[in-house]
Amino acid sequence: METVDLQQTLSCGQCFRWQPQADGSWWGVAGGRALRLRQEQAAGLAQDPFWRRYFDLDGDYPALRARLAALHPVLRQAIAQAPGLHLLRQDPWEALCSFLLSQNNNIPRIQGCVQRLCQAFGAPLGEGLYAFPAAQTLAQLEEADLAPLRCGYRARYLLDAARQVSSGGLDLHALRTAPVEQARAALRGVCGVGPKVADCVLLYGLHRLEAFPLDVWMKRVMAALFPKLRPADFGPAAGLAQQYLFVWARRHPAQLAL
DNA sequence: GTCCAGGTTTTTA
DNA sequence: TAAAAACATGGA
Repeated sequence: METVDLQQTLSCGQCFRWQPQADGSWWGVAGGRALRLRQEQAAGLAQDPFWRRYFDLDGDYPALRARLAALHPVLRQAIAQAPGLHLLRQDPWEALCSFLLSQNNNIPRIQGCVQRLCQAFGAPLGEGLYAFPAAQTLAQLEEADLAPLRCGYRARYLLDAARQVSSGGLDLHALRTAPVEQARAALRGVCGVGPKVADCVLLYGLHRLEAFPLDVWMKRVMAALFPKLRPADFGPAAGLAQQYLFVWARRHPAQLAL
């Protein structure tokens, strides 16, 4: 089993709750558990069932990379620059909230909004770390209660999502196995969820690797490098290709100018 | 002051 | 139906 690369995996834009520390370690929370570790300890993650699944250590990344690298030279180069990247299996409710907050927003501010959300309404886990608040918790709040998050008009999107999830009207876990178009449509039923956010929840929260979030960066990539391809042309792991290309795009913005 | 940020909703022609 | 404007917030 290959070792996951923490830097490549935790700072590639798929999650917002992991922070690099001055001593080189990473601090984060998932599934109500706090974790602090350095890259040298990453191999040990396989010993813990929860973190083994979260970091997708059973995914066959060598095979996935080989198949994608064969598709296009730039994709091969993008993979070579992040060969230890894994797609995390995040909680779908957390992913839904995180990417609702991401729209028309920048990454540092998204991180801040998520952090304040957890600090205000999540269970304290010690050393300044907090669990992600449950849908049932947020569902009882009013828009004014979310003012401290400074997330602007997106606050009401969080509340709509919380009410649909806590009432059972939207069963996120059922979407793991539903036909992907059906799952996408169900997610679109939440106010503030458009095509891009829906695909982020599918990919990052439900591990539906065929989902291919088309944000402004990926639209530039597709226009500049793959004008004749559609997301589905990248195959069943298109979402992983998307992640390599997203990282590459942000590292090489000049090569996307049209 | 203006522009922009891993978009989406609302309004307008 | 399609294009444009509005949407909160804060840093550059």
